Parts: sequence; structure tokens; C-alpha cells
Amino acid sequence: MASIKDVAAEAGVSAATVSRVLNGHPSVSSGARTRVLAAVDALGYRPNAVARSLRTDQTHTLGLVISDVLNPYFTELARSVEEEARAHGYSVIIGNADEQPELQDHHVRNLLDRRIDGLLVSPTDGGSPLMLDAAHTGTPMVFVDRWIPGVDVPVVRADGREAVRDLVTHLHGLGHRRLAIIAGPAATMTGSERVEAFQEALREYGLPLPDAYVGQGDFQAASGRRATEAFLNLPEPPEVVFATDNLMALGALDAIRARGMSVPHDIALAAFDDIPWFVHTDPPITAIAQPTGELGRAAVRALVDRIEGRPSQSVTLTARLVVRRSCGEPRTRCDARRARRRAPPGPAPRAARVRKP
Amino acid sequence: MASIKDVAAEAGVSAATVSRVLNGHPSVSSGARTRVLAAVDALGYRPNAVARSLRTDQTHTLGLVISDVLNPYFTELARSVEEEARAHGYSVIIGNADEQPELQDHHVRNLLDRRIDGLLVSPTDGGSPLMLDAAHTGTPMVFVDRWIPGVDVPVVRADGREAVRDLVTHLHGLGHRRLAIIAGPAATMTGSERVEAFQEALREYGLPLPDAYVGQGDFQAASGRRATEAFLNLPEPPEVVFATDNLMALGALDAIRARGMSVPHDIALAAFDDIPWFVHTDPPITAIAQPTGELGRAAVRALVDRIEGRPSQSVTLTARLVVRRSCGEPRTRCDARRARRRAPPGPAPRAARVRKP
DNA sequence: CTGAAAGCGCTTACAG
DNA sequence: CTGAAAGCGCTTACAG
Repeated sequence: MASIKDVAAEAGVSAATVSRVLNGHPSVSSGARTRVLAAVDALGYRPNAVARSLRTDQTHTLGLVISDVLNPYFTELARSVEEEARAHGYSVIIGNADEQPELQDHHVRNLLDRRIDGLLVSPTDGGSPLMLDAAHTGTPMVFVDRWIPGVDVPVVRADGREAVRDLVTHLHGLGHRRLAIIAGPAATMTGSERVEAFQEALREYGLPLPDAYVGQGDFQAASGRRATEAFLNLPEPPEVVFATDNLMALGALDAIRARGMSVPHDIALAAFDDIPWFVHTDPPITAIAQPTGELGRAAVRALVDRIEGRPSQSVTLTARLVVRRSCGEPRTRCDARRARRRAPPGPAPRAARVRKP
Repeated sequence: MASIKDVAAEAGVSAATVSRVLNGHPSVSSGARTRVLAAVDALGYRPNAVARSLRTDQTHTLGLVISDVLNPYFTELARSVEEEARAHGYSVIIGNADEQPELQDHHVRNLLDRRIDGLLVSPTDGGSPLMLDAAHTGTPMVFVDRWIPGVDVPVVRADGREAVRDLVTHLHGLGHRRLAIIAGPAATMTGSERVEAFQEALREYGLPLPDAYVGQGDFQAASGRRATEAFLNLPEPPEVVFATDNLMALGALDAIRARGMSVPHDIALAAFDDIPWFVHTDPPITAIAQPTGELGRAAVRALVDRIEGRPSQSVTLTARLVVRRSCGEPRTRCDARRARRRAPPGPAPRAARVRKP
């Protein structure tokens, strides 16, 4: 592959001049510029980004470590991150931790070794030594979605407290009194926060949250299945299951159906994280939607600010409830069936902004 | 950040010795090795992969350019690629072309500039000059899923002809005679191949495929919606819509519901590409499943073989039909309803190997 | 077993 | 406006 020297020789100038042309440096004669450009073209020259990075100490690359690429929420997050990064002239390398702290460390180490300019992380756990070290060592870093408390790193996330309260209001209005939740790993902030918000909202309605109604999950489908089976085995099973992420909701749906039960007739189901598929499940699932694309974009902006020496700050956006049919309808069953036949089964008006695939 | 020189100074040896220790070179005294390791630890030294790459002309990085990350099929492909690559000591940088040839070129260029060791591509189109050039220029390359004919690059893909024939047999057995298809872009091999296979299978049953029953899509949901609307506007609409990818199937489902029609009662629906969500849609969708994970792994193996100088060859795996309920059931409606209540709504036995989330 | 030296392909003060 | 030179952080033949 042709190097800058080859181009210089072909154009009859020095490597320095070639470099200046390529980098748009103003002090180059137009004659030299023309000859260089012609040589670049003739040789099919492409600058070696590795060499450039070594020299400039910049890779124009962002690292993104997420917990689970297969989770549509993170897939969308990753996509929006890449788009915004590209708009700022950065590439992104994605590391999929698969909810495994060791794998997360592997990716962080790999990314650091590659000298990425900045790191975006949605931590799988409470923070390994490596992660904490990275945060302190000066590599610009921003947490997105999940975060590690007590670490001096900006956090870009959505606050779901109000939406969780709206959900509880909705459920209460439908007459449900026994509400259960499938929690995420306690080591993640989103895991504990969502449970707290739920608990608080229940308190407002004077509803209890017995320990048996708190299932322990890990944000993966299988754990949602297990937790739901445990609920259904209870002498007095809950009337509603609230899964704190979309994959656990899917697992819950599996478990419910495996029993030959149906949603919402036998038991209601709601989820944190709205995804396009929830419109198409049977029944469409009531969910709390995060402004996922905006989270990704805001996170990149915050990180790029840090990298380029501008002050950057935490951003908190708001999640909101999208009511569908998985928690029941405030009508008689016949009415409901008739209505269903008339209207397309899309999201309720409030959900107008949810992007469909 | 500490460099190899700092470590050398700390350990009282030369940089060459540090390098040897780090790379597991045998000829290092155990005393030197110990001191170097201690120094590495003391300084928290991490080798600079950029410098190493410049020197060795290897980045241990694979590029993966896919057409659409948000398509669960490609998400799973990307995940399996990363896993297999990691097992071979490679990282992967993903470029999302979003079905846009220019964006695809952007990523290929970017990846080439970064001097990735090899490129895995699922081309969005028939091949830009840049892509063709890359194929010839010696960067090891492998096509996965989609490919460009006439280019001397190994192809790792699934053959769906037999599964498409099985699908047509299934549909014919259910009494369907008017079958329509939503095609992918003609510029992609998977786009044209699936239509051909369908056409051929119809011919075997003496069924026609009128032009009006061939919708033109682009593998995105919106195009599936449009094509389906056009079908439904026909004086004699089809009894079945076969979408050649999962997102267009979703669009078709939207269009059908927007008319207040139901699947499979009013119209049947089948899709190419099986995804976990198809088990949970209303109704569960009959689909042709590719061995996605195996495709990704085989593609990486082929690419790594090329990179490391071993001969590598094309691989063709087999797709297979997974029957669910979206094309109707060979029973009276009452029977069917009763059966549904008894059994969990998972995939049919043949689908046992489909991974659920 | 070890170190001095060259060199990977760039960029950029410095001098002219 | 231009070029020679140094140097980014490594690896590796070469000589000892």
C-alpha cells in the first residue's frame, strides 16, 4: 500500500507538503496542492490512520461498552451513538459485555489499549477496579443509561420515577391491587432505582410490596421466566407483573403462556423499556419508553465535549408511560373486543412519538 | 500514560527486553522477567496497541460492515462474529450501512484507513468501485449473508431454496393459491435469490406469480408496509404475503392491521429470517430460519484463515422452515382454538433449535 | 540473554 | 511556501 513517501516522490515534493495538503493546512502553493492531489489519485493513496494516531495521540475513536447488544434497547442506543459520533468525526468501537463483568473488563482494557479518545459505558456492575481506574486515569468517560454512584463521571440517563408512578396509577385504576416486580441486578443503578420508584408509588396508594412479589432478575429473558414462575407458584399470585426491562418481560410472557394463562385476562404485564416489537406482541405491551436515541446523542455530545476540553455535564431526560393492552382495559370484555376490531392495535395516542421499525 | 521506556527504566533493562517479556519471547532471563513484570505492575503500564500495530503491520482487528444493525438478524450475526473473533484474538469494528451504499462506502473506507486485518461484508448493493477495489487490493475479505457475484471473495451464507419450497408446500397444503412476495432490493443477491426460489417453487405447483404479486421492498419495515397496501388494493388480493426479511414482515403486519384485517384469518403471512420475537407476535409468525450464529462463526473462521495465510473457502449452510400459526392451521377453527388453549404457543417441534431470547 | 539501532507512516515545530 | 529532522511507542534483526 502506497505511503506518504510514495506520494511525495510521485508529486515531486516532500512528505511534509503532502501531509499539509492532506490536512488542509493553508500554507501550500496551489501548484503543489494540485500535483499532490494528482499523485494521491494516481496511486490510490489512503492515509494510514494508525500512523497518524501514533503521531497525534488521537484516534478519533470512541469506545462504547454496553451490557447486551441483543437487547433492542441497547441496539438502538448503539446506533444513535454511532450516528452522533460520525456527525462529530468520530468512529465508535462497540464492546458487548453480555452482562458479564469480566467480559466488560476485557472490552474496557482492549479499548484503552487502542487508545480510544473517550469511553461511553453502561456498566454491568458496581465497577471493577479497572473501570474505576479508567475513570480516574484521565480517559474521558461518560456513563449512559446505567452508572456507578460516587464516581466523578457525567451520567446521561432517563429518569423513570414519574413514569413508574403513572404506571402504578394506571394499574390501580384498572383495579389491580397485587403488584409484583422483576428487579434487575442490584449492582446496577437502573436495577435498584426502578424497584425503589415502584415501591414508593405503591406506598402512595397504600399498597404493600411483599418480598415474595420482588423477583430477582438479571435483565435477561431467562431470569424473567424464572421470576414469573415463582410468582405463579405463590398461594396468592400477583395480578400484575412489572418487568424492569424488555427481555425479562419477554421471559415473563413465556412463563405465563407456558401455564396456559393469557395476558391480560389472567394476569397483567408491563415492562420498562419500550421497543418496536411491543406493538406487535399478543397482546401489545404497556411499557415505559425511554428517549433512547436522544440518550445516545446526548451521551456522545457530553463525551466529545470532555474530549475536546469543553466542560461537560450530566443529562437527565424523562421516560414516559405508553399504555397498550397488556394490563387490561377499563371496559367490559365485550366492549373491549368490539373496540379492538374497529381500531388498529397501534400504541395509544400518548405513544405517538415511539418510533416503529 | 507510562510507555515502554518508563517500564524499562523502572526495571533497569532496555526497552527491547521489556518488549520481549511482554510478548512472551523465550530468551529472557527469569530475573529480568520478574523485574519487568514488577515494573509493569508498579506503573500500571498498558502497551500501546497503536504503536504496536504501526510496527507490526497488524491490528488484530476485523471490520464488519452490515446493512442494518437494528435488524435483529444482523444484530445476532454481529454478536456471533464478535464472539468468534474474540476467540481467535481479534476485535471487531462494526460499520452500519443502514442500507445506504454511500454509508457503506464510508465505513469501508474508514475501516481500510484503520488498517483492519480483514473485512467481513454483507453488501447493501451490487458493489461500489471502492468495494470492488478493496476486494482486489489484497485486504482479506469475506462476504457474509449477501454477496457480490463475480468477485473472487469467499461467501458464507445460508441457502434458502429448499426452505422456500417447503414453505410453498405448506401454503399449498393449507389451500392457498394466490401467493405474493415482497422482494428485497434487486441489487442484493439475497434479494433476487429469494424471489427466484419462490417463483420456482410456485411453478412446481403450477401456480402463477403475476407481476402485481411481486412487491418491491428494500428490507426495511416501511417498504413492507407499502408493498402490502398495494397488494390489498388489488381487485383480487393475494391470500398469502411472503416477506423476504423480518422487518418487511413487520411492516406487512402493520398494513394488514391498519385495514382492520387479521392474520391468518383474512390473509396469511410468512417471513424469511426467523427472530425470537416471531414467537410472541399475534399470531406467531411462520418463518424461514437461518443458522445465524453459525454463519457468523463460519465467516470469521474463513476470514481468519485468509488473514493467517491458510486457504479459505466459501461455506453454504441450510435454512429451514419453522411453521407457526400465521398461515392458518389445517383444522377447523374451533379445533384450532381448543388446541391453542392446551399447548404453549412456542414454535413447532421442528423449531426446537431456534434460540429464544 | 541483552541492548543499541533502525524503522513502521505519519505530523509539526523550526529554519529558511 | 517548503523541506529536513525529530519523534510518537513499539518490535526485531543484528551483534555481542
